[in-house]
Amino acid sequence: MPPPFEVLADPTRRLILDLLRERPRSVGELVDALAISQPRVSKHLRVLRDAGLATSRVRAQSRLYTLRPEPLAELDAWLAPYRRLWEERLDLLERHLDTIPETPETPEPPGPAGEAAPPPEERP
Amino acid sequence: MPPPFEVLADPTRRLILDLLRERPRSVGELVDALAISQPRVSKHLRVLRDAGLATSRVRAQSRLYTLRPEPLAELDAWLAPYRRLWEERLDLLERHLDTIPETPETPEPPGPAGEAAPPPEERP
DNA sequence: ACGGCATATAACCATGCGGGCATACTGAGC
DNA sequence: GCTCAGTATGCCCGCATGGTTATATGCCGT
Repeated sequence: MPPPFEVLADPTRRLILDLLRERPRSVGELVDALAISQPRVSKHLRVLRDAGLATSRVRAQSRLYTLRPEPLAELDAWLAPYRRLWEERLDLLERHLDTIPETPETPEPPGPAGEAAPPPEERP
Repeated sequence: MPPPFEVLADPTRRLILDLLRERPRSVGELVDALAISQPRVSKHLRVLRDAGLATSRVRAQSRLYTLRPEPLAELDAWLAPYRRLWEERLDLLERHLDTIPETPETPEPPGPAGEAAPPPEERP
């Protein structure tokens, strides 16, 4: 019921989903793999179940959690119209890397290495 | 700098992005379109700028905010390995719609209305 | 220089969320 | 039945976050 956006906001939950993507896992396995407390894992699993992103089955004395990827389609649908945009822009960027664009006022370009002079902030 | 997942967790910010996707807008336009307070919009725009999802340019006395979709690629990349999964499953589902699926233990937490037969709860 | 519009920020408040600890529950085996 | 492994939940805390109101800042026209 809660939209998948909120669920994915937590990095731990993304990790859990990544683990469940490989294969179904029990709570204990997740606890070991993530090296975090068991209640913490259980709580995140609750959120994932409520969001329809995971289901649980009773296996022996433990519970097997399985990924249910369908709700992610909603995220994908939202993302779809944006995909073309950044793809186009990456094309353009590659096409003329030498052209120095005007510097918009917004600081922090995604330059991972090219951090040199902090642009004058609006009001420090 | 903050990962786009957290930024997209807020529905208002998703709306703002959707509006900016059509065309660049000033703060005032966003305020009118969303019918929310101006400081609220400004705060969300700050978050979007910090995440690299929007840039601002000074136009006359107002500011033009423009979408910068590149950071969304990270989200898309995370989503990619899941896409195949739900697509496959939708295929299978369509293929035999008549087969009644087994009811896993996972219940419907807040089943308010359209719930017909409550599946066997863990502890009836 | 001044007034006013457009926007950003500060201060403050309320709520929600993630995490830890302790505890209750469930199911299997004895 | 009891016990134990495995898991879920309750309670509490700290903190980040979103919202509001009031105010500061910036830019333009006069």
